[in-house]
Amino acid sequence: MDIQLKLGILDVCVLAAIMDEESYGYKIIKDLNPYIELSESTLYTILKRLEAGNMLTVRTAEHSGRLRKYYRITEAGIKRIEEFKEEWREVMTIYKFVTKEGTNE
Amino acid sequence: MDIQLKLGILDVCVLAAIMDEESYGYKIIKDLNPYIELSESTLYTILKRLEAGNMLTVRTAEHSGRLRKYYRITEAGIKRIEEFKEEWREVMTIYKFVTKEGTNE
DNA sequence: TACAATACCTCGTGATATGATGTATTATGT
DNA sequence: ACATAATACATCATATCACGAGGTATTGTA
Repeated sequence: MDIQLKLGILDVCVLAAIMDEESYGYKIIKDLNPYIELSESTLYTILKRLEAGNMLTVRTAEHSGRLRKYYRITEAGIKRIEEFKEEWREVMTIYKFVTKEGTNE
Repeated sequence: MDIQLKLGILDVCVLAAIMDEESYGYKIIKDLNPYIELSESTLYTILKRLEAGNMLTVRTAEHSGRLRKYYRITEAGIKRIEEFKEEWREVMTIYKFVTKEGTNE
């Protein structure tokens, strides 16, 4: 997908990926892969940002000899997703504007 | 609207605003205002970018003592809008992912 | 015993949106 | 007549963002 269109929705995608159960970086990438392609560098940047914004909490645990950082969504994170849904209405308005202008010609 | 969500769709919005007939900076802002809020500095940055990408052409003309720069969409610009529509399918897939994860809990 | 997969991280770069700021003219209200 | 708003353009600095390139370390697997 076009890089520009990705912008802004990635954060919410990551939050959605840990909505049902806590997850860790590597798994989040695999889970999101069918929907949206994002690199490790991008993900870890996002996770840091979301953590800084208290959208998720982190705990480190060992899993078969390797360390994993498990991320769990917070109330603020859930609220963020709800906000996203609200904002989506505006996005759809814009989409309709673009497509209407595009076909009436 | 959230700044992050704006990202990426502004270019296409501006193209859509000049789709039917050529327009100028100040008018584009007014026309887009009900749909999306964008400042002058943002718009002129976008117009420069679109011009550099051959998405539109410019002509300068005088209108009641003031200079105006009229922007007209090119074939490449129209193609860009079409591409946007294609990419929108992927965006909707992502949206469904986010909302599905968000409500099933 | 290589190599892939798992699992984490940082840094630099390019792209982007925007507020602040500037310049000039025309229209409008008092 | 004079101030103010509206019209119309522009640049610059800043903050944010996505991502490739690169790094470290362990566990499976061919």
